[in-house]
Amino acid sequence: MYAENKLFKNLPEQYLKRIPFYHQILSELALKNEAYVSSRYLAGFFNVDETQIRKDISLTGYKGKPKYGYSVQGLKEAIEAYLGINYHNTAVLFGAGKLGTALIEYEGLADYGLEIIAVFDNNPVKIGSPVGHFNILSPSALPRVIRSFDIGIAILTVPKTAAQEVCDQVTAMGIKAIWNFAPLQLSVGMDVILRNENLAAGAALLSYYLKKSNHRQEGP
Amino acid sequence: MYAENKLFKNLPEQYLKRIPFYHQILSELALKNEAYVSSRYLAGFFNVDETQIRKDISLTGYKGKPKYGYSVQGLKEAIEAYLGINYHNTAVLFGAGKLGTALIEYEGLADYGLEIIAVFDNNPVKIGSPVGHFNILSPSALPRVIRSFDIGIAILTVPKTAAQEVCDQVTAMGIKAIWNFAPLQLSVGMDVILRNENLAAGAALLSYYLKKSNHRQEGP
DNA sequence: AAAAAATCGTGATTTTTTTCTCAATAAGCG
DNA sequence: CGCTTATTGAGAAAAAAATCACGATTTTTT
Repeated sequence: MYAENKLFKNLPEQYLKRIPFYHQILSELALKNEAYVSSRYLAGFFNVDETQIRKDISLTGYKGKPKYGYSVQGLKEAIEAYLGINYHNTAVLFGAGKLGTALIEYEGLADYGLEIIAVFDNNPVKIGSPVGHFNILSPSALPRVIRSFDIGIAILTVPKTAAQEVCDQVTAMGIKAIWNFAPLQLSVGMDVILRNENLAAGAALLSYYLKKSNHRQEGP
Repeated sequence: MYAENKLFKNLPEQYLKRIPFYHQILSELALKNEAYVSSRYLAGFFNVDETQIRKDISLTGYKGKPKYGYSVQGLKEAIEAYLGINYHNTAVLFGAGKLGTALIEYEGLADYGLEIIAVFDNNPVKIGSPVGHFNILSPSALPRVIRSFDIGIAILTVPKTAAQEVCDQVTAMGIKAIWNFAPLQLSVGMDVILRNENLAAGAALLSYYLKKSNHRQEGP
């Protein structure tokens, strides 16, 4: 969840985190052939003031049109340019379990310019068998794949006991970004971009809010 | 990602978001039989000062021990009490696709007190077949299950075309919290707690950081 | 028993993020 | 064409979050 990397500390983190959500909303509007969208409409999806939306958008450099709002298509493209998701990013995925398979088949990744090039697993039983439109490869093929396809990202959906070892392997081969789904905190060098997803964190926060709202109903 | 609910606006959102991660780290330390942990050690996992960690922890009311730090077990339990994850929360899961199956088998949820009670899917072909240790149920069984088991949470792993409809159904039956994995923004009443996961947002941010770090290497 | 060391807890300060306010702009309309 | 309206953009103000600074507390060492 947190990029442990101080390199990029000087940009508005909170703003940045909202931007992919704008893109998601804009994609939906584009499908409905909406031409314009206002900051007020976008603010409706978040707990923030509409001014904040305009500040976020100004980060990308895109300009709106008074009285109309922002061009859905124009803003969508501006966000794509800003986030670099019109760039093509290549990834390998490690760990062909249920979560790995879910990611392989997840429609959303392609929308964000992320292409999974190959899938690896340590389990000899799985190697060679198909998952999505891939055949699962042995880790021994990893150096060749990384070199041939100029892979930038490794997605880790391995069990947490294996995660640090796989992380070390891929960073040693020059991978510059790790997207970690295993529920533990990996340690990586300062030059590696690390992003941790913690699915259970979502469960924990829901639990907290539920508890709070129950107390509201009972208490004063 | 954002709870659209203003009810709880008066607590430190950013602090709260870090707390589940502390719990994750503490669980690892507990496995290693570590007795104490310092705020400095915890700060090493985040981009924040160690003082901030102490502020976060003080939210839970737990007190550390000068010179030693915090008791791993004690703090872990305090966080569990604070988040309500020692409470037992019950959920139904909608959409027995790859992602749904991954969640059903995800070890972490039980750690956070979330028990999935039943799994539903609209697809007649799937109904009756097993997934994990569940049999997939028809949505027609939903009212009975919700009443019998006092279900609080609905987990939505359905395709985005179906998500709003399912959301409306379950909230009409009294579900008070929605954990949405479909890549769209749902609309819900003010009394429903909504948490959106956007897996692709992680991809978008990685892409952004990768682009930035490439520019660093090329530019001044 | 006193001194040193490590670490917490918290008030003060700084920085970041969000909201408030309002002038400027473009569109629609009489 | 000028008036009205909706909406942006941006500077000022407020609120929230993070860091700094330091006293308090406990353990270890001498």
